[in-house]
Amino acid sequence: MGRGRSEIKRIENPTQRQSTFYKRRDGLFKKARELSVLCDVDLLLLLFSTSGKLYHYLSPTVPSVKDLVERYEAATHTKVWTDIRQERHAELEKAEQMCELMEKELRFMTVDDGEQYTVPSLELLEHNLEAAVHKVRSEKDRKIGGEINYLENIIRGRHEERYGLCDKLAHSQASNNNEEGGSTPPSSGLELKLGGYNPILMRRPSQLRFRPTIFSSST
Amino acid sequence: MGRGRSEIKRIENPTQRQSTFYKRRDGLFKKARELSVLCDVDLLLLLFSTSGKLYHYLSPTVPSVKDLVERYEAATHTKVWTDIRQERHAELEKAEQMCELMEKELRFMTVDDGEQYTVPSLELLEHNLEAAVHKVRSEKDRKIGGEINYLENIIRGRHEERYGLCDKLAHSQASNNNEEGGSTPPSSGLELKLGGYNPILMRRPSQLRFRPTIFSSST
DNA sequence: AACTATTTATAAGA
DNA sequence: TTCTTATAAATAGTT
Repeated sequence: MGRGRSEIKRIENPTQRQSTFYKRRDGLFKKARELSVLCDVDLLLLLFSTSGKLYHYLSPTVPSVKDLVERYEAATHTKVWTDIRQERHAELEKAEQMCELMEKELRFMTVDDGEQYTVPSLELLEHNLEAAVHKVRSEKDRKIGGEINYLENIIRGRHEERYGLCDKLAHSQASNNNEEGGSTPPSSGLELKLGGYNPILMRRPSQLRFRPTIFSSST
Repeated sequence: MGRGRSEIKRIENPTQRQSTFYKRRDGLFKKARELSVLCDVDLLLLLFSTSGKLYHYLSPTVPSVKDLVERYEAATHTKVWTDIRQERHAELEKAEQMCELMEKELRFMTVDDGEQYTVPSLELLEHNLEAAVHKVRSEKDRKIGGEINYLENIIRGRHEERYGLCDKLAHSQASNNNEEGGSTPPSSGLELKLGGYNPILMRRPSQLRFRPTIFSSST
């Protein structure tokens, strides 16, 4: 229409392009509106001009853009968001299941009164707990033993220090008369961490390493 | 255009509406294509006919529908999906954090070799485990006691049954001579579940009831 | 923006 | 659906 032109290709003259844009944009939106009303169809027209300005039209019969795009996804099986959402959902379900399982096991381990135990399960639990107690005791003994060794080493070190100093003194004789200088206690090594409730250090597991032992997932 | 009509309102005649739909749909898509090419704009035209059929056009300059819709969201600040996604993500994070915490506690409870214990933490653990063992033992005793009572009751019941039968026999005398009919053992009640490893029944907690006791969330 | 000469779209009919 | 055609609409070029 109009006087001339028929070729559809990008208009290089910016002024002309802008003018054409206005006219055709209005025409397009008018036609979109007319079609949606006349023929009762749901449509979305989304448009960004080169300058980044947004123009859009949505049929009055459609509740939202989201709605129509979801129908589009369903129709094309593109499922751009649906996929992501479902994936997330599955992840969450898995995590929650894991939580539940662990919670069960923890409740079991800590002998929750609300738990419904059977005699065999109680026997198993008793066995496990006893094994754990033994392990804890030996670990504790090992640790305490280690600390005693550490103490002993320090004491030995102090002795050597003292004797070394005596040797030095004997060898070098006089030069200066500092007899009590050697007994300065290097108390830096003596603060044993025996009573220091330092928070138990944990490495962050990138993947959960826990596998339920007493309860197993039935699914 | 065409011979007549100017009013834009829904066409009631289905045949006519369908015909008009075809023509105007083609026209609309043609115009959309022309505009996007001539004036170099990004546009999306999404259309569902009344019968649910999808027709769409996307400017060749736009990579995907998702892309354009995201730009639309950014422009309108609708952020429908972004919000949902972030919400889900937060949920997942929370669940995973919980899992981690519980996993730590479980590793602690089961005396994992990889765990880094301090002597005081070992003492606490030892104490807790011993308390648990005691609880388990008393619970087991209670359960076993209950089962013995159950057994005794059944035996008592059998006695009564037998004596009742003798009474009956003594009272009614003859009439028919079935002496061994009364001694049919009702073995139904005798299968004790003492050794039956029936899976421990759990109620499903809609909300996790676990609160970490040893490790506490530092965030 | 507004004005037209023209082209294009399309309503009605086949 | 598709074609034809009379006619209404859209719009290119111009002012």
